[in-house]
Amino acid sequence: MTEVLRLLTRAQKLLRAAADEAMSRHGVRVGQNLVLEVLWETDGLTPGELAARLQVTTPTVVNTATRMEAAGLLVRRRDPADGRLVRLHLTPKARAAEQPIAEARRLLAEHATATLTDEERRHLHSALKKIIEQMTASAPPPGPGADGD
Amino acid sequence: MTEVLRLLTRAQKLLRAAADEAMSRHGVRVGQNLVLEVLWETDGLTPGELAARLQVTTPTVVNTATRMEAAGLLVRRRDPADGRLVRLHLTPKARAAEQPIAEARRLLAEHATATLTDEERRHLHSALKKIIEQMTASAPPPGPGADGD
DNA sequence: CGCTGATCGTTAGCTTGCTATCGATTTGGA
DNA sequence: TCCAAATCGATAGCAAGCTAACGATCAGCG
Repeated sequence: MTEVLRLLTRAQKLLRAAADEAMSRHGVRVGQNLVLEVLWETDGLTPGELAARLQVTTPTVVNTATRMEAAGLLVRRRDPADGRLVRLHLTPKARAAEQPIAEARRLLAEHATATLTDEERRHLHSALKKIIEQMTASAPPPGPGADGD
Repeated sequence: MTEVLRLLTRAQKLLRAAADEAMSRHGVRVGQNLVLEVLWETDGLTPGELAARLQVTTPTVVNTATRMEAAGLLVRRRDPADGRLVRLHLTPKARAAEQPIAEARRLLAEHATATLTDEERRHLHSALKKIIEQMTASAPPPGPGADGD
């Protein structure tokens, strides 16, 4: 029963490692590609907006943005209307990476699910969605009496 | 197509967060529980042996072991026969945590897959196994021409 | 018997996630 | 108008993964 959790963790780890390796060849780390994916679509978002879309915390985006800035992938600009906001803008270098990165991602997904039938893929998709829904819906976790501590 | 990867990542993250929260109530972090699971079964393994079983690198186990030692969950003992080896032994505190942790893990798995039918669970299980097999078998990733750099 | 190479664990340093806290700015009410 | 509260990014510090490099120990060959 708990075996599924183990498999899920293992599969995700393998995929993440493969993705990181593939994207590193284009000067982008696996975490950064998520930021790029959103900014390619909508440039100039704030760290907070990005964090909400990526479903990570703001500090995570801030730190990733700092590394990407150092790597020449984006620049920070203060919002002229609201001094609290910072807007993240992609550089030409980041835009140039769009096609190769998207392609690498597509190839990876294709490779990973190559041995699955279309039906199996649909099943996998819906099962994962159900798990996500279950974990986000009634967020309060199954609390076994942990009081004795 | 690449949607499955996203779902997998998201599901794993939610499960990991829930597991960490549940286990933290018993003084064990999510990464430490993996070490415990192996040592409950076979006490006195070396960091290298543990790393092989957990499919992580040796430094990862060493660092986790250091944190667990600080938390009073295990002790390091040098192997009398081979001075290079270090053997990790659980403390009574770690043994006392076995039942609650195992139970928390079981409850979490049950909760996560509560909305799935038995058939869906089997499908999920086999799909994940296929992905893992595919990613480990022909490890060399799909290399798109990244030469232009 | 001694030295060289292999085999361990450890350390250093990186990425990516988190929470908690701080500082600056903006907004809204007195 | 001005001060308090809210909002936002940045920072500090932790967990858990990784690679690379280091140091100690063992084994085997000369």
